[in-house]
Amino acid sequence: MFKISAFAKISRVSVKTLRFYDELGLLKPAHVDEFTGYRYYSPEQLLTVKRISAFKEQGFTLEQIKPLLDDGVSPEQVKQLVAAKRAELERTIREAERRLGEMDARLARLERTVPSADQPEVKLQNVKPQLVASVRAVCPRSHLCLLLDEVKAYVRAHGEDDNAPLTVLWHDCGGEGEHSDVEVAVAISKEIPGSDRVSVKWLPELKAAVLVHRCDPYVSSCPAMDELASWMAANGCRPSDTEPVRETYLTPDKEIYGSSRTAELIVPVVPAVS
Amino acid sequence: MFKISAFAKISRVSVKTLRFYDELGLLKPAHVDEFTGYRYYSPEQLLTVKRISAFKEQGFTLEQIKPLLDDGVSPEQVKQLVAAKRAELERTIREAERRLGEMDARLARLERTVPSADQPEVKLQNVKPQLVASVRAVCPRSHLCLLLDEVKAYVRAHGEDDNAPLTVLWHDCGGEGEHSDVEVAVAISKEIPGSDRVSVKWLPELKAAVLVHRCDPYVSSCPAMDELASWMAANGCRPSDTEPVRETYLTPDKEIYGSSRTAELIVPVVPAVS
DNA sequence: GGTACAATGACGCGGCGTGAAAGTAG
DNA sequence: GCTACTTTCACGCCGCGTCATTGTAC
Repeated sequence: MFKISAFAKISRVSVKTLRFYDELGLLKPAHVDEFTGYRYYSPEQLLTVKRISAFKEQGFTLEQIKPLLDDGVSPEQVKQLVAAKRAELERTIREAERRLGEMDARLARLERTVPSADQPEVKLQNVKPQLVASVRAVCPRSHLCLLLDEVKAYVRAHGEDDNAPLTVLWHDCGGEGEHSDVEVAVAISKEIPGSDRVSVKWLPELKAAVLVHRCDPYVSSCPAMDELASWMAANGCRPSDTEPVRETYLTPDKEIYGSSRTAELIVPVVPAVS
Repeated sequence: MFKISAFAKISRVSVKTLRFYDELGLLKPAHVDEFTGYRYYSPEQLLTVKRISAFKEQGFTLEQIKPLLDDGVSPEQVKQLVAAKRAELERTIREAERRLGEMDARLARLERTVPSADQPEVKLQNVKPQLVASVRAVCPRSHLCLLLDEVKAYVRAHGEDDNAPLTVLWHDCGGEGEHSDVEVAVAISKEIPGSDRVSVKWLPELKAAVLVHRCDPYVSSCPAMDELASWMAANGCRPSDTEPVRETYLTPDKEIYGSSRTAELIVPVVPAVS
């Protein structure tokens, strides 16, 4: 029989941990002195400690380990549980490798752009489908606000909140001074009737590279686009051909006519073909 | 300006998290109503949230992120820190892959041995150097206890604890009924003089496959050896040619003369040559 | 005046580490 | 009586989640 610190030494587990396991009922000492409360461990208990440590390293929580120490547990069950943990660990590793790739991309971008003061953070995420009312038109960028007013008035007339998020879909950006094919959409909470000008529909769910930036929508070129391009190159994807780029304005109505506002740029992506 | 839940939605961060960041001083709302305490966030703060989330995903703690949000921080510093985190993540991945390999080995062993009731846990670990007093002899296994008594008497005579861990080094196991070349060693706390029979020396540090088992040292074959062999095959290493197998007995003196006791088997290993 | 949202505050989680204060072995 | 142990108890950590209670916007 060993006193706790001797047992801790040979089992390579700390005294605190042994006391904690006792408290949890995971590993009760073979004998506890009635008067002093001293814990005494038997050599065989070393086998149990080793089993606990092994399970722990394989990703089991102490609560999960507890039933596994019973004699009644079949090797089949253990095998299944270990296999499940294995799969979990493998997923974790994939995740970590993905993040490693993202960090490499970030380091590469930090390397390239010298100023880097306000590099936006790009993230790949799933964008949920959204019910919207929208108007689409081919017009100069300066007319954007008119479309915007139109669709906002329309949803307000149908009892919807006209301060809801406002999204521009760039079907075709057009060059400097040219017309663009744009669609202005306002999120709505339930189906309302459409009209010849206004269509009510669901924006489809999609995977997109998302970034937040400050930009002037009346100007066609945006530095964020360069960032995005290099990000996509590093992360193995390219812009979708079928889905338009979306831009959601985060600044409320009154402030929207300034020259620069904060918007979320949502670029639908598909895996790059090599 | 957004109220907290609106800001939570667009930033994809929970309300609780935002309040927590406020408390930490990581992200104070742009404005707090003096009377109600309501938090209001500006669109620009979305950039900060995104930066926080990005750093977090890269493995920074919130405390580490705090200084990174200041304007004064140079991109050089950020680059270095991210690179350090990258290295850390890579180490973590290597670790996880190693554990994955161990789990595979364990699953394979669970597959092979049908009963598996008391499969010992094998672990690769670093064994520290240890000062010992030892006697070495070529003799039948049944004489082990005599060597043991001799070396224990010797260390006791030099004022050392004779209940210290007891290790047998198997220089040559010998077959059934043959003599073995064994060395019996007792750990001591400081240098003591040697004699013609007893040598005082350091057992070298080594990497070893370690397992705890119950075994009778007077019998040469032990089922644990089979386990060990398959474990080593699965984990890409083989027994060392130069260092003897060690066996440390965990049962105190009086109980040691029973037929079966608990011992730690330490098999020095080297990387397998393929 | 109802409903959805806001606030603060306390506690929980996992797996122990880190003391503090008091008793015990030898 | 000294020293090295042992005990219990209480709090800390990280990044929030989960109530409970009370107040506010519309």
